[in-house]
Amino acid sequence: MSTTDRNARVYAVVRQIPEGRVATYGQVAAFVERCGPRQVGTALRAVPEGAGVPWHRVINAQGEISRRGGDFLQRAMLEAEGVPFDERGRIDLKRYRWSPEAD
DNA sequence: ATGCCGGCTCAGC
DNA sequence: GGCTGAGCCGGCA
Repeated sequence: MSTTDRNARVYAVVRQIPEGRVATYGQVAAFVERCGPRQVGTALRAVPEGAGVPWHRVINAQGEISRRGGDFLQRAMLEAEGVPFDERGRIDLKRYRWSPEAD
C-alpha cells in the first residue's frame, strides 16, 4: 500500500467525524490497515488544505491537542464547533468522542 | 541498508 | 490522577 493510499484512507475516516465531535489518533488508526496512531499524525500533517478533512477534530487519547505549534487554531476551530475545553485545555472524551456506531 | 525522529498509546508504577 | 518506558509503523536523511 502506498503512502498516498494510506493517507487517503486516513482522510476518509477523519471526514466521517461530524461537527462538534472528536476522535483520537488511535481510534482513527484502528480503521486503517497497517497504520498506527503516529501514522495518523504524520498523515494529518500532510493534509492538503481545502480537502475537506476536519483534521482539527483529531486529538490524542488524553483529550488534548498534540500539535506542536498552531494548536491555537485547532482549539479555536473546535470551540467554534461547540467542543469545550476545560481549564487544562482538555476535551471531555467521554462526551465528545465520536463513535462510528452512534454517529 | 541503517538509524533516528515523529501531531501516539498502553502498561506499570 | 500523573510520570516513565517500551512498543509501534512509517518517513526521511
